[in-house]
Amino acid sequence: MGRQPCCDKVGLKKGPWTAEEDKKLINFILTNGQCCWRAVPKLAGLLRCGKSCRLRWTNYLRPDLKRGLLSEFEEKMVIDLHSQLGNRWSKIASHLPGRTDNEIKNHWNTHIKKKLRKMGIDPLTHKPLPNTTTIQPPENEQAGGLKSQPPPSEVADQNEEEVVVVVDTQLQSAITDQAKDGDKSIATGPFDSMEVNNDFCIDEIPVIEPHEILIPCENSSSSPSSSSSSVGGFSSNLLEDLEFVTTFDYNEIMSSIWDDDFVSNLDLHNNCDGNNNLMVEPPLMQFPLMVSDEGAGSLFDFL
DNA sequence: AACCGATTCAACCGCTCGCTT
DNA sequence: GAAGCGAGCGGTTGAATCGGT
Repeated sequence: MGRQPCCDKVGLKKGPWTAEEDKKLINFILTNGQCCWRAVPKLAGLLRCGKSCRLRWTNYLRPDLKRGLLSEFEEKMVIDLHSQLGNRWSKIASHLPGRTDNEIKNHWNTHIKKKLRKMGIDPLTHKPLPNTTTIQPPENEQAGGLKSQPPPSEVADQNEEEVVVVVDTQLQSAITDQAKDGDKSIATGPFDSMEVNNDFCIDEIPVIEPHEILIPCENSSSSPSSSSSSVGGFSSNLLEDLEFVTTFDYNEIMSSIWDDDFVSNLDLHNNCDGNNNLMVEPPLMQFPLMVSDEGAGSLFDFL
């Protein structure tokens, strides 16, 4: 039928997003919610195609994103889910709140693949690699939870499926247990102490309405890995100058993200000193969706 | 300090799927 | 059923960063 290009490429910008573009997109989505992506760039005043906007939002700007490396448990879940679903990254991601398919795909290709090969497991089939010599995983991996593979002589005697099942059932039981008793430890980092719906599915995230955005100002001492290049899902471009700053002017930062009027109305009592200095490290700020937490206040309650 | 290969990850591309007309 | 369209998915790319020499 002859497919129309997703957008008119002429005059459209490509490549990395600037802080200004991020700001426009965030402003637009928070004001209007997610609507027809094709119309977003026009309405938001962006010289990008709708697809690019959607990708930027879902993979980077969405307020409910977790940042930083995947936890050990998340990694195991990915491995288990991959053994069942294959490269269906979005399906895998739907089981990991706050993680995107792109992030998981990248993590799989850069970390997990290597790890599995090291352990003598074929990342594609999740079965022992042929011609596997005795490769012992590092100490911490053995202690971690994934069972190390038996020596090749033993593997050869076993049904390969069984080997896979050993790995899978361990993980599956952990997942099942959590689903059963509502264990919240599935969430890591800023989500740790929060209520997490076990049925949560990224696919089911509704259109984000402004009043649904919460700022917990939660002070977490977790994961140094979360001190990576972004802050609560916002572009590192926006806040890159703030890395390693322990005390900063909250109003100023928010101004760089949102309109001044919007920011001036924020309630800054959470974890803030009398001068509106937020007393947490910027990389620990998170904006989880639909999660109620004591002390968390909706940004938009104050508008 | 400079170079270079390896690694990481944000962004792009092209395709499929599902809905509407 | 065919056509048109928007959204989403998975594979790939390439710039930025890291680490070794």
